[in-house]
Formats: sequence, C-alpha cells, structure tokens
Amino acid sequence: MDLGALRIFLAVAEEGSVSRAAERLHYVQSNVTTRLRRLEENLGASLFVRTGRGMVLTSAGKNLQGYARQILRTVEEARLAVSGSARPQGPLSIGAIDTVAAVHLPKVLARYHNQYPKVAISLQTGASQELVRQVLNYDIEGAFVGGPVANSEIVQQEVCVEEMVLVTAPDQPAPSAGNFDTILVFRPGCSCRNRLEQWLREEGLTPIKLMEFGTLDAILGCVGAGMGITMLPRSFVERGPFATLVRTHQVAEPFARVPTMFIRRKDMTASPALTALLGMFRAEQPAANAPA
Amino acid sequence: MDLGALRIFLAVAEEGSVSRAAERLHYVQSNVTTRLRRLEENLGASLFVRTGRGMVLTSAGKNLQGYARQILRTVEEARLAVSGSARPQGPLSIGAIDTVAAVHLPKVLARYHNQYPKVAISLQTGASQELVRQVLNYDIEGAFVGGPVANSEIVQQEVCVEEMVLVTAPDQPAPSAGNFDTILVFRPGCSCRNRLEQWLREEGLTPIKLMEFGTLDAILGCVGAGMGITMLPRSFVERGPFATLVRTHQVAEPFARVPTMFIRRKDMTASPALTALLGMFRAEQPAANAPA
DNA sequence: ATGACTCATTCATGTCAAATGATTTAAACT
DNA sequence: AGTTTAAATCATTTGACATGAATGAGTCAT
Repeated sequence: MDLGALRIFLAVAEEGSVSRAAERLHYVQSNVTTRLRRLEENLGASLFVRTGRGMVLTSAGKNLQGYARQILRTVEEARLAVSGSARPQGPLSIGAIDTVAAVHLPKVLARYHNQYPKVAISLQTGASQELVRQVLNYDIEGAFVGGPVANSEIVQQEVCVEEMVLVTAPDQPAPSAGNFDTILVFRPGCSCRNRLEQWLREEGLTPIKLMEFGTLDAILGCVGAGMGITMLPRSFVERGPFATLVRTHQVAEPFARVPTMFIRRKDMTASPALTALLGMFRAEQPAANAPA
Repeated sequence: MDLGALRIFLAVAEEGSVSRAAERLHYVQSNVTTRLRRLEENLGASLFVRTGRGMVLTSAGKNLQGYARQILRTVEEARLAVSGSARPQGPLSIGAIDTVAAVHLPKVLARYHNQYPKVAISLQTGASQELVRQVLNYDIEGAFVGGPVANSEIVQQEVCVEEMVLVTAPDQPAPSAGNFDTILVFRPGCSCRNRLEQWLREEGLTPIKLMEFGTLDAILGCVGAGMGITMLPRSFVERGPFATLVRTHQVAEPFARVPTMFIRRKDMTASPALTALLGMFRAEQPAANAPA
C-alpha cells in the first residue's frame, strides 16, 4: 500500500473505470489494472466489482476510499508545510532569561499567537548560561539572553538594550563600601548576577553574604524588606508591582548598558516561525537596533 | 515522498542516528542515508542538522514529524479497517420499502447504531421495483423488499412474513363487488399495490378510480376518511396512530402472505457491516425464518 | 445473431528507484 | 597521533513499476 497505489485507487473509484483513470493519471491501462490488483492482494480484500461495463466499489472499497482521501490530503498538507514558504506553523521552542520573559515577551507572544495561531510556542526560562547550553544542545531553536555570547557555534543579534540598576530598599542610599553586607542573586549563570559580581570586584567591594534565590520576584521582595541589594534591569524593577517597594540607583557606565541578544546555532537556519517572532519582537521595541 | 521514506525519516528522528535507525528497520546504513537525502531534496528543505555525533531535527523536520506520524497512523488504520476482519464500520447504504422502514427498522437501526457506532448508515426508501434497480445498479448494498425477486443477478433471503389485509374506513364492510369504487395506492412498483391489483383481477373486480399517493400515511389517512380502500401489511396498519382510524379485513390465502425479502447483488459479497445488520434484524423478528 | 466496440486482464519487455556491501570522510574522545 | 563512532559516497544488484501489444469478456447497434 504505497501512495501511488492509493492515488490510482482513488482515480479508479471516482471515474468508475480503469481506462479513464489511466488517462487522467497519464498512465497506461494495463498499469492501472496491475497496481490495483496488487493493492487488492496486498490488503487481502477485493476493492471493486468488475462489471464488464466499469468498476464499482465494494464496501471494503468504500471504506478505503475515506482513508485514502485523508491520507493523500495529509501528505499534501505536509509537503506544503515543510517545503513551501508556508505561513509559520508547527512547534517553536525558544528560551528567555526571566527578565525578558517577564517584561518584553508577554505582549509580543500574545500578538504573535494571535497572528500565527498554528504555531505551538514553548518557552523555556532560565539563566543565560543554561539557555546557551540548551541552544548548543539543539533543545531549543534560540534564546533571549543577557549580553553577547562568545561561542563560534552561536550566531546572535542584539534585540534591545537594558539599563542595569542597583536596587535597594526604599529608604537606603546608593550602595557603596560599608553600607551593605548582603547581595541577593539569581541562579549561577545569570547575566545580572555576573554583572553584579563584576561591579563588586571593580569597586573593590567584597560582600559578606550572598543569598541565592530561584525567582526574581523573591529577590525584589527581599530587597524591598531591606535584606540586601541586587542588580537588575530597570525595565524589570519598574514594572507595576515593584515600583514603590524598592529604590533604584544608577550604576556607572561600563556596567549600566547590557544588551539583550537573541542567539541561535549557526548551523540551524531560523524557521519561518522564529523569523516571524523576531521580526515582531523588534517591531515592538521602541529603540529598535540594527542586527549585530 | 513515499511511505517508506516517511518511516525511515521517523526512525532517524526518533533514534537521532542513521545507523541505529537502519538497524531498527533492518536496512543497511547507506540506504537510510540515501533515502533521507532524497527526501530532503524532494521537499526542498533540510530536515536534519548533521552534527558529527548524530542527527538533530531542524524546525522543518519537527514540523514534518507530526505529519509523518499522522500519515502512518492513518495508513495502519486503513489497512486494519479494510483487510482485517474488523468490527463493522464505514459507510453502509441499504434500502427498504416504506412499510419495513416504518415498522421493523427503527428498533433494529437504533440497536445497531448503538452497537456499531462507527457504521454510517444510509437508508433509502422506495417501492420494491425501484430498490431492485438500485441494488442492481450498485447504488445500495442491499434492500428489504416485498416478495421474492426473479433476477439471476440477485440473491435473496426471507427475513419475515407479512399478512396483507384490506383496509377500509371503520364503518365499512369487507370490500367486494359493488361496495367500493376507488383504490388508494402507492407508487408504481410497490409490492402492496401489485398485490392489490392482482387480487382485484382474481376477484373479477374493476376499480373505477385509482388514486396514487407519495406516502403510506397519506393513504391510510384518506382510507380512514372513506375515500376508498387499500391493501397493506397488518403490522403497518395496526401501529399506534392508525389502529382506530381504519378497519382491517382478512383477505383470502394466496394473497394474505407476503414474505419480506432481503436482496443483494450476487457478485457483491456482503460487508461485515451488512452481515451484522441482517443478523440483528433476524434476532429481532419473533418468527425468525431459515434463509431461502 | 453477428460484428463492431468498449473495457479490463495478461504477458513480454525495458527502466529506474531502492537496497546492498565495501570504502571513504569527518568528527569526537583517548 | 590514534582509535572510535557515525555519516556520506560509490559500484552493483534486485525488483517494482511502466509500457505496448495481444487476449478475453461483455455490451450495443443493426
């Protein structure tokens, strides 16, 4: 039972005649006869009654007809979906660091799902380093991470720039030597955490305590309660829920600007679904940047 | 894109390796490579990224994977439905004369649909002769008709016996010469009508008027109103709605017994769906008869 | 009834895609 | 560098599919 046989079967069923089916398919009659017989043998059921004036479907034949139609229709769909420059569809798995997932993606994903409902999006969140590993491992097609990635297998483009700020409780001054002893950080591999530690070294500060949290919300909550300081993108901190609970402090230039990069493997060409998403993300950003 | 290619594609996708896929399919490794490449060419899209350590699906590949699974699943279903001794399913079109359709079939079809929900029943009603033509024409698989059919292309079996009765208005005597002048009949080709005309000839009666109706209910309604007489199976007349509106009169023996036959073409073997229906019909009849 | 006609089947033959086995190339891990 | 593992390439064989001509069976017109 191959697809050719099904096509032939359907043609004969619809035409009610081997000859006309052959003509329609640009085959020779004998070929149609032979393949039909082979199909019947293969299935162990007769599909037509030979009437001397044409071919009439048996009940088994009628039964098969429905299936054959469905099969061929699906094959055509598959061909279109895969080969043609089709509308984005199918599975799309990407990753994003928590800040991007919280601040920028909701709007974009909502619009995207609205415009391309046939794409099944799967979003993985994690620290930048974890996401890089997943991209390299072909687990996800690409990811939004903090800061450029140095890896020859990765291609990347800047999609927006975040301003990093130091965050303290509302009544505290800008962090400097001696006026804090605890930093609150995300999982290892988080670009914010890297930045913060880098800044500490640069300033010659050594934190006494380091607390690690699983969610950014928890960090901000604890910072607001005066447990310590942290460093996060301004856009994340200034979202509704946190705006009044914490205080932000500008940080010196080399650390203030962190680009958000979209990364993917060099050897995986971006799918139409992904390309569309990136286009939409760019359009959504007020300060759209040229690809890096 | 043939089914073999899809099977190979799926195996490679699942194993993540050409070699292991080849082993699983009992092919040689080179063959799998070649067919995969051919499939990719054919579709004009690369389905895998070759990583030197295995094969990883591209987004196009992931897209195809879903389709391939569906296609192969449907193919298997089709094979099972057609070749295996499957539970009755698929389309089943039969015919029945109006009396049978009204009296005997509702109960049976209800039970049948309950037991075999995957059968799509299509019931055609009409006069016996019309149904015979449709069976001969392969339009329907078989039909319940009145009385034996003389045709070498037809095989038939008795499924029950009807007692024909003369029907008059409630206040009228048994029909005989002179006490009626109109007969109400169904379409030409109806076995009841044939019987009635035969009876009239036998009795030496010549009706003055003949009225033709499209439905049996209309006939009984008009008979009840005193417009004339008719001849129908007792089981039909004595159903709820008509029992009190008309009066039935026994008719002499040679005309009283009319067998209901199930007919089908000799050259079309009965489908499982049909066989099951007939079995159920027989079981439902109190006076089950041996096949003729 | 007879011959012309229409369809489907059968058979001999050619052709190309699919499968094989051996070999080569490329990457990854010691 | 050397070994292992995996995929690609190549030459060759096989078999399924397509062809064209001949045969067989049933239908229609006269």
